[in-house]
This record gives sequence, structure tokens and C-alpha cells, in this order.
Amino acid sequence: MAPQINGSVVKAFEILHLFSPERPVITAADLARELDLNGVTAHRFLRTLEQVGALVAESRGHYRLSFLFADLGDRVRDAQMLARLAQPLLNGLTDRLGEGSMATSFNGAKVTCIAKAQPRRALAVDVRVGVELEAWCTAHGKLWLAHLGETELDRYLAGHARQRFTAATVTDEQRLRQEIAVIRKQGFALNRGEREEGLFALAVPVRSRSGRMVTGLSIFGPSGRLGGAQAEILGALRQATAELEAGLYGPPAPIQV
Amino acid sequence: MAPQINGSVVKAFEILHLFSPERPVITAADLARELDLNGVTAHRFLRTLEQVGALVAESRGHYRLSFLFADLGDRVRDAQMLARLAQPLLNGLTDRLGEGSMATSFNGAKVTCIAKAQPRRALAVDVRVGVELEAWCTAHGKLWLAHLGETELDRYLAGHARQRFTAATVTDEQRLRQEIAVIRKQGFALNRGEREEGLFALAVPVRSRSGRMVTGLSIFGPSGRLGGAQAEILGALRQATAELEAGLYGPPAPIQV
DNA sequence: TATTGTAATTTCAAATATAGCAATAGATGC
DNA sequence: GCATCTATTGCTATATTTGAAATTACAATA
Repeated sequence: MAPQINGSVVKAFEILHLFSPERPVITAADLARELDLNGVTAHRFLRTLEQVGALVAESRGHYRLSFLFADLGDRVRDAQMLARLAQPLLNGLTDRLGEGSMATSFNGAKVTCIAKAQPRRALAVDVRVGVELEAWCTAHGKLWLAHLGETELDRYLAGHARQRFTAATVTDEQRLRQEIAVIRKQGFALNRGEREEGLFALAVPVRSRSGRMVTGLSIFGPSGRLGGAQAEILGALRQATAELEAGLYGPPAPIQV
Repeated sequence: MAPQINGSVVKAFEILHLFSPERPVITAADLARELDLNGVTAHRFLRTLEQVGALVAESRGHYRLSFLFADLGDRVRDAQMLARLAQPLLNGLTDRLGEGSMATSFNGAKVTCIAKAQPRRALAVDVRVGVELEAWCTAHGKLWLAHLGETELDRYLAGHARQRFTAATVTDEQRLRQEIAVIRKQGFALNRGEREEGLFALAVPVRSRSGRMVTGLSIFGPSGRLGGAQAEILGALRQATAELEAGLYGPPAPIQV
């Protein structure tokens, strides 16, 4: 016998998943239709979710998500889960590949290192947890930019000056936009000495179940060593990504109803 | 008869509320004890919440919140609820007091205007939605700083240069820290022409049910007009705050079990 | 302002899913 | 390797949820 799971709780979460930016408000009738519930049952679930503070009634029968979830979300982030789960994976990557690795967060302007691993031998750059990096000229940063919506990207590019650091630095808006388009297509970002002479990096996104970028993982090191091994690095990063996503969200496929 | 609410859903949310930064992991035994559930029932709820993706099993029997909540939280934020709910309240404040008003968000470095209202007559400053303001020399910014933890505050003060804008600008770290302590105690922040000559502002925090600052509301205008009416302004802001909190989280007191 | 259609809400009996006991399997520590 | 503790499963009584029908509230229209 499959383990007894509580159907009411499952339904409650199915309801929560119906909400989206395009669909901020839901009524009992919507529910009844889309989840195939009786109208009365649908109504009662909405009332229940309202009373526990998960939903707010905007007007009679019209419910939207409560800000409670922003709180719960912050609670999850505050627990430093990302950094804690990423750390062993970064250690593994660095051990295996012999290069530096790191994970980042993004606040809309700059990228912040939230975890890192470094090989035993000395490294050109000394990245530390908490360090902030420009978004427009780093692998992580460009990856985050590639995951912004068009309006946010426009605002970022308009609002942040770009100076030349090395011969490889890309300051031209059009070229940057082109590269971001490429990153969106190929699913990873490169830095070919654009910020520090001779420093190469490859970064991949870690996504939520709904496709949002949650963090990035990268390998970085002298371009001489990293230039050739792109496929191997990418493979290792993808595997670490999958493990991290599983650690954050649990096993991938919620199959049964 | 009280409306029929689904007990299982209520229990599920009680479980979710047990998690906190200090308590990131919970076991069935914890649950059974604290919510007075049968051990088997507690276990089944944890399994259910795991299967819907709300919890992740770290090891056998040890559960923590899934990053799913970070996603749901982002969904709430993306819906622009804060700005949408704040707008009519700001309009009301500005109509009533005849001064500018605004609401802000904070990314750890700068404060961003997310909604604003301006009186009919021309105003010294032209604040626009999306505008970024320094944190250390504005009412909103200091309010946000006052709500940071000690380590974040230290990092902010260490990482952000402070220049003199007017005679009233406070650049000294000790004086700034003292003022932040005052703000923490009194629950509101002032700007006495520290950023723009003659521009006065009073800002109050809007908090989540768990006490976290979610946004700030302020009244701003020429210091001549605003200097004397502090009590009235504070009262109006507090009332708007209460309304906004109710709109975000629903009615205040979840009394019954 | 009255009217009418639509959707939310309540009532109550039937059905079903859940709770808890008792037993087993699986870890963990000594 | 054994003992102990905790997680997990099977099974049934029962408390909870469900849904049809009836009622009430709302909103749009005349």
C-alpha cells in the first residue's frame, strides 16, 4: 500500500500552485473547474487557506496569495540552505577539476559570492564569501542578467556604467545584449578574461522547479587550463546543479496525484 | 455554526510555522510533542508535506523547508502587491496631508521607490517609481538599516562610502549608529534635510506578521511645513501601515484553533 | 430603485479518508 | 553483535470531509 498521504493537504498545495504572476486572483469557480472539485469544496478550501493566512480575500470570493509566503521564503533563504548545500558540491567540483568554484546570489545590481572552494595551489584571484562582483563583466553576472525579464534587463543596462578592465572587456550595449541572447540559448555563461586578465570562468544556472534562477555555480581559473576542457567542466557543473536542485526541492518528479 | 474549515490544512500550516531560522529541521517526534499529535499522524503529515514539495527530507526523519517557499514568495512579490496595495493608501495620505508620500523596497545596498503620490502643487523633489536612493542619508534608508541584523549593518556601513550633501548630512559612523539605535527604539525614522537642503521626511516600517520589515511608508516635503506636524503625520502613517498590513496578510488575529 | 441572474454560503446526511492501535522493519548506538 | 529507539505499515472505527439542495448575498441591468 502506498503510504497514506493526506489528500486535503495535497489539494491545498495544488491550489497554491495555481497562482502565478499572470493569475494573481482565483475564485471558487476557477478552482472547481480546474481542479475538478465540487464548488462547495472549492469554496471551503479557499476559506480554510484564508483562515490560516495563506490567502487573502480581496473581495467576496476573490482570493490572492498572502504575503505570508514572502515571509516563509525569507525564512528558507535565511537558513542559508543554498550556501550549506552548495558547499560540499563546490568542494567536490574543485577537488575533481583542480580549479576554483563558487556559487552566487544577485540583488538586481551586483552578484554576491555565497560559497566558494579553492584548489590547494595559489590562485590568481582570491574570492571570498560576501564579495560583490559587477554583473555585466563576469560569468555569474551575465548569467543572472540573462535570466532577467526584458524590462529589468533594460533597466539594469541603462542604470549601470561599464568601464574597461582588460582588452577583452565588453562595454558596448549591443554586444552585451547579443551575448546575453547566446547565454539564454546555450544555458551557460563564459567569462574570457573580461574582468581580470587571464581569468576564465564558466557558470551555469541552478533553477527552481518553476524555472526561476536561484543561484549559479561556476568554475574559474587561468584561461590556459580552462580553455580546452569546456565539455568536461560543463558536465561536472550540470551534475552538481542537479544534485543541488534535488537538495533544495526534493526529488524531481512528483508523479502521483 | 462556524464555517467548516479543513483541519488537515490547518495542521499542515501549523507545522510549517514551526520552522524558523533557529529551528531549520524538525522530526516527527518534535511534531508529536509540540502540536500534540499522535506520532504516526505526525509522521504522515511530514510525508505528505514532503510529497507535495513543501518539505525536504535531509536524512531519515529529519525534515526542513523546501526552497519551494522561496518560489512562492517571489510569486507574491512579482505580483506587485505591495505597490498596488500601497498606492491608494499613499494617495489618501497625500490628499489628507498635502505632502508627498512614498513606499520603498531595499536590496541591501540602496532603497528603491515602489510607489508614490505627490500633491498637486509643485514639489522640490521629483521622486519617481524605480528611483534608487542612498540608504544612509534618507528616512527610508535609515529605517531599513535599523531593521538589519548587526552583522548586515556592519557590512553595510563598512562597504558604502558616505559623502556630504548638505550641512545636515551625517557621515560619521558613530553618529549614524546612534541614530539607528534611536530609530529602533522609537519605531520611525526622520530625515532633516540630510540629502536635499530643506527636504524633511518621516518614514515608518510596514512589518510582516513575524516582525520583518516588508516596506516603509513616508511623508516628505519642505521642512517648514513638516516640522511641526510630526504627531499628526505619524498617526496618519500608522493608520495606513495597519491597513496595508491587513491587505497583505489578511485580518490581524487568527484567533480560533 | 426594482429586478434578475450569478455566485457565495449554509445545512445536513452519506461516504470516505484519516487517526490511532498494534505490529514490523529499519537505524543507530554501545 | 545485540539492544534500543524511531520510522513505517496494515487494519478498522470513527471523526471529517464531501456534495446535493436550499438559502442568502451581491452586482449588473433595466
